[in-house]
Amino acid sequence: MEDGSAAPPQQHEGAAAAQRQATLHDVARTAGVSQATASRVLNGSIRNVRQENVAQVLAAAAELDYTPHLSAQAIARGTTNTAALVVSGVDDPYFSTVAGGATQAAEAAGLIVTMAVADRSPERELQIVRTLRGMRPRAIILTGSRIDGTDTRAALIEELDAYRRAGGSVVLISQYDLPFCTVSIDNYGGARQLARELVGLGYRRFAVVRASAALRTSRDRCEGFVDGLREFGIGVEARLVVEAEFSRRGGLAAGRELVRQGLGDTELVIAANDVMAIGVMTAFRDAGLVPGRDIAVAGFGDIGPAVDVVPALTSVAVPLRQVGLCAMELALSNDDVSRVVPISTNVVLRDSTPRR
Amino acid sequence: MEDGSAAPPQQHEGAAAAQRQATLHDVARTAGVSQATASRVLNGSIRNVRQENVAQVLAAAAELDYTPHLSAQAIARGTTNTAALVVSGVDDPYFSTVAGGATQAAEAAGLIVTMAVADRSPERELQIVRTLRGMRPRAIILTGSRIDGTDTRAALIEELDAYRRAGGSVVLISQYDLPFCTVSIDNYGGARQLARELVGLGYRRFAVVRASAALRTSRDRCEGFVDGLREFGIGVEARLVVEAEFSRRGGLAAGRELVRQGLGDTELVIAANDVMAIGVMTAFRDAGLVPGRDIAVAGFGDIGPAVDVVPALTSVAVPLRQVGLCAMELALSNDDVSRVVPISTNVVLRDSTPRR
DNA sequence: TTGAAAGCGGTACCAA
DNA sequence: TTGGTACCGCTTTCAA
Repeated sequence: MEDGSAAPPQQHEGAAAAQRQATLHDVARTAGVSQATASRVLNGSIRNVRQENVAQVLAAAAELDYTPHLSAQAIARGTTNTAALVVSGVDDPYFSTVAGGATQAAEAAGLIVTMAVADRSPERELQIVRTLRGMRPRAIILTGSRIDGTDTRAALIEELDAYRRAGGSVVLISQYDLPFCTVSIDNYGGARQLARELVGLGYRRFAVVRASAALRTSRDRCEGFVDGLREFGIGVEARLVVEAEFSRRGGLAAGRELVRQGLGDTELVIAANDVMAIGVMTAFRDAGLVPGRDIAVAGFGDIGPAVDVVPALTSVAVPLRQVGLCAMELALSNDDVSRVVPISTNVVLRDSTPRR
Repeated sequence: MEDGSAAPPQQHEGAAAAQRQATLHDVARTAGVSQATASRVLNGSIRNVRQENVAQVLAAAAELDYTPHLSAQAIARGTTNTAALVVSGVDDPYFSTVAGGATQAAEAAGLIVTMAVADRSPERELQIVRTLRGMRPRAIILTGSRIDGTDTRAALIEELDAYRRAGGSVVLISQYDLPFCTVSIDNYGGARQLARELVGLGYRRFAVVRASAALRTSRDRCEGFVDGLREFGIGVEARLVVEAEFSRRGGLAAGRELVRQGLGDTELVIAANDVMAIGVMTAFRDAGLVPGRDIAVAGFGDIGPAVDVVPALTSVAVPLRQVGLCAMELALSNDDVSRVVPISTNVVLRDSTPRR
């Protein structure tokens, strides 16, 4: 058909012909200046460039829809504008509130946040940290309960430590048993205080809904609560301690389990977190028990929805958003000291635990 | 241990002596192979490398705690492993659920998610897209209601379009009025159907709590609802249409406002989303009204907490998590067609709207 | 004030 | 199977 001319492959014009992003080089050429000058204009030092060229470069950049390639900048500058956040799950209001705070602080510092979800799997968490490290973020923030007894623990510490040695900063939220900067929520103390106040309201017979003992957060809260009761010589029957998933679903299941096996003369059920407590209340209601009247319920965390349920849930307030903010700020203010910032908690009594 | 090469400058051990990350070059040198070979081993083509060298490189990488520099890879490969997600707010269960789905899909595809919060500000949203574009993500997903009548609209379209021209894929969630791939939630139809079913339950006199008319999502829902009522010849008094923030707080305020001005013989209050509805219920309760008995309430979205409030909230279910999943999958499957994926909604009647 | 050029950490083609 | 080498897009001396 064709004569032997080596026709260049025609582009499919009009189709989604990915027409590569404009580069700094393109801008410079269009503006008729050197790449160095273009770089100067499009970034910090506008001062050392002639007015005329500034305008020229800006115009070219606008015309070509230029966006600096952050990866290229990162590699050239040796530093990124990224902060990484690892959460256990986004759906949980606990984490999403913390994430909100952290994100706000990061954006205030001009950083982009990359977020990953570990789904309470230590293996996944380790893998995530490994990947995230590749982005060379300025900080890595880990939130969610440390899970004890897993052999990934050492690997995680090693990974985080290597990251820190390379200049990154690590901040943990609520996991004060690892050798890193930690925003430490006083789960134990809060739960203990909660126990005291509930006893003060007249409660004597308790049931406990908790997550796996491997979950540090849950364990601390339970221990605090039990120790608080012990101050008054009150114990909790083993059969009234139910273990379930650390989620609303888990609370629901635990509530049903309690109903099934019979609550006896139990007066109050304490759950290891608010979503569990809410699940418990729903289970009770389904069984014809009216929470707050027939049986009291309390949680931990004081997430937003705690006040929307009926009766409003007694809980231990944790300044979640501030925790996130604080963690990010701590991470960004690189004082090398690996300190622990204690966050105190605060019992909030509501209608789910009326005075008896 | 090491060969006695010229003694490297002693590090301040113990102090935060940022000792730069190991590079591929370091690994190659330690393993005694070329950088090219090290690259081959540490990435795809292990096959074309001698067993012995593979081991050597792997060992060196482990010893040096090597992590590939993602930015460098991105720049060399010309493509990243990143997907970007823009939400209106993380604290809202609506968005965090969508974000959960999107994150899951992204991670399943081996991508890292970077998330930014626009806080319902169109200016902020535009700025975010501009920044995010610099990361050269494979996809940008925008979720949250489009806000009409802002002059940033054109700029946003231009920005997204430039991104797409450069090969990126854009997916919008619930904003079907922009010329991009959209996962379109049937807000209008769902609300209309809700109206029909509520009329079917015997309700005739309604109040509406809505967000600003500029918020597309809120507007569509209200229009659907009003049109649904009109089918039965039912109207809504203008004074019973209250506008407030698109949040729980807004709902609370609106509820108080309704109580203040008097509900008259209103039988049911419909809110533009669930968190508003929940706020409204709380306001009513505070005023001594029992939701579900004295006055019915319905929302939209069917977020998780909708079933935890008392009475459980009648709502229109949107498969939020799936919406997020779907959006990300759509974005990643780069068929160039800019299509609209309709997501149907589903009325869920609960105790907050008992049959009259 | 400007531009040339040497990296930054990798990838991938090409010849050996 | 290997190593040499030319980039990738940008920053930043260094001289002019």
